[in-house]
Amino acid sequence: MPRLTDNKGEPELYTRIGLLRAERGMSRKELADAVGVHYQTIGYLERGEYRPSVVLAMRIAAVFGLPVEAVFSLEPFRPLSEQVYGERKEMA
Amino acid sequence: MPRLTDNKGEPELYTRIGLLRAERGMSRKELADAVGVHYQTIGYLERGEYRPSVVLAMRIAAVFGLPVEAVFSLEPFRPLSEQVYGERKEMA
DNA sequence: TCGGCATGTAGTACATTTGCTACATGCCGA
DNA sequence: TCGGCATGTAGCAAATGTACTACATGCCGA
Repeated sequence: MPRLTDNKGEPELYTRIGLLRAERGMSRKELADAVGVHYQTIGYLERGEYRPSVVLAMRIAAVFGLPVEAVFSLEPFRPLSEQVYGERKEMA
Repeated sequence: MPRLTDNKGEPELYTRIGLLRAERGMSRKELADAVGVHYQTIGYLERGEYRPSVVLAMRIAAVFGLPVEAVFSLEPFRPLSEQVYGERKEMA
């Protein structure tokens, strides 16, 4: 199944579902049950094969206790580690 | 076209698109052009006949310069006037 | 009054999302 | 080793989002 892209071949939607799930030690099935969808649907979303409805997106964000923008983005995400510790070109 | 509801007859999604458009004096066509959809699609969303994809929801929120949660909600919105001026049971 | 704009309704067509089933792989613990 | 869990791939079927066209109404300004 191909990844969804715009007319320039860039993905139209980026997601952190897999990352947030991993941080919380949550399986796809657990997340799926928490939001009320099939566990395969979570897989499709993580792989970028589906773009969820805003209802599903908000339910997922609610499970993580985060705003939608923290879970989904129209622009590529910067690594959370960079945002937390800052981006350093050189190590001292 | 019926309004989309859950199994209890309650809408699953609430939107402030119409309100935000009115505040900004923007027509449906203008908003539609700004986000790149058909102007009827905006009408469907305002009337609660469609639930948008998260991509469309984020584009709309971006036009208004607001987070997705300010434009769409799984719970009914409180009037903005109340949030701004506070809710008063009695007028002095 | 006439014209245009904004909006609502209706209907068709197509793409995508979602549900679901089945099967394969890999990892890990009993 | 065996079994279960998590994940990936591959279908198919059903629901729904989106595009688009056409027509009606109401309002407002020239």
